[in-house]
Amino acid sequence: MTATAPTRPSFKQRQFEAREDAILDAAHELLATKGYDQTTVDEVAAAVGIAKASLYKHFPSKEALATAAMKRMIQRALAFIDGLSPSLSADESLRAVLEWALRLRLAGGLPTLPSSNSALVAALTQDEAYVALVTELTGRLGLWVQFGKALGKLRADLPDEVILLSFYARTCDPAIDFLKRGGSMDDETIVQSMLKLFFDGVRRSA
Amino acid sequence: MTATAPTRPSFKQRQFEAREDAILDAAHELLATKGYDQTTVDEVAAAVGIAKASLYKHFPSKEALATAAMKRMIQRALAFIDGLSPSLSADESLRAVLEWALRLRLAGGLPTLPSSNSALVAALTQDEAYVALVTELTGRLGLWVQFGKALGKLRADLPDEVILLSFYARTCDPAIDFLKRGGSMDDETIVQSMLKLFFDGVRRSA
DNA sequence: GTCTATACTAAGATAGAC
DNA sequence: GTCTATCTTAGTATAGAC
Repeated sequence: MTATAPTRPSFKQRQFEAREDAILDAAHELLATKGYDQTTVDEVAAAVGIAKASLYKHFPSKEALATAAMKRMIQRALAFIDGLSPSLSADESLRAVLEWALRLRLAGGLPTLPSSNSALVAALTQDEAYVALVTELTGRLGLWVQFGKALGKLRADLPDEVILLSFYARTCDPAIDFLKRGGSMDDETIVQSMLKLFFDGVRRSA
Repeated sequence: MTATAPTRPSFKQRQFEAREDAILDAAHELLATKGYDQTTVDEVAAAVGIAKASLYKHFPSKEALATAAMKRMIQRALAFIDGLSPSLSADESLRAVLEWALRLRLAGGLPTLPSSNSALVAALTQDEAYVALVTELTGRLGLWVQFGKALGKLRADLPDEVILLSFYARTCDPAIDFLKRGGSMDDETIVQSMLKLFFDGVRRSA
């Protein structure tokens, strides 16, 4: 090896990754705000401040870009879960994750996991890495659901599937956006209301 | 008046309206299945079995077509509400309407009230007739929410706004589609699960 | 690897004959 | 009022110079 041989990621390499991160940040925000269909590649490029063609050097297609952003999102969720105190009970853990997701969403930072009829869904389900991440996340949440039921904290008369899918659905509930847009409630009140709703429902317990 | 003067809607007139209804039916189904953005005017025309240009003689734009379908939908909801037994209590009425909407959705017959970031929303909120219908519907549901609270049937610590918007959101909950696609639950089980979820939450009452 | 300029395509909308 | 054929635009993607 010569003296000039770099032993670390080169300068250019780091710059490249920084740029890529900036692109993902912009895509992330636009996806969260406008959704996949309404977001154009031009907008993303403009938000980053680069030309569209440059963006395509980093990501081969709009679908690939969105998929990358979604993967990063799920990794963050997994990281948050890893950081949770192990002393929390199953239902407390679920609540903590939902609370985190709701806050993130209200801050404009959660690209809505796509509802079933978006063009993005097809691309995502074909991306093995994405599917693996979702499987990982669902596995962890699913364990909590099972534990929660076993400990008598969660209703046993609801299928695990229902609880899990509804958990996901609450993170992209359109009611949140309308409440925020209405402007009559602050973020904290919205979060607490949605948590109450998910865990206790609208009916007053006797 | 001559002997040939029609005293009723003419034949052609009735045929025209029948055609228009057929167009709305097709649009309705496609909107429910694929959503506004993913539905093309070509598809609607093909489903009816007419040329696209003919469709445009009936509706001046895709937005106008979708708006008309949505208005018809809300009118049906109002009609269903009118037909409800007055002896039902407020919370029972809310449950009945939600149950009706969920069944309709599972049968593929409920165009998802648009989540906040669809191109359709802008068009809808500018259509006075549509806004009036939504106001009417929200008014009736809102009364039930107030009564339900007053009678101690609904939780008083949730703002009316939250209950109402979540009610709407449950009719287009993506969890429903995923559960149906999963195939492991029949429609009736899905409906009952979603009702339980909305009214009682996931937490087991002590 | 970034840019400007352009090709390609899908989809909303219209023209004009009948 | 229905059709076939066409216009137009918006948006994904690429070519080619630097």
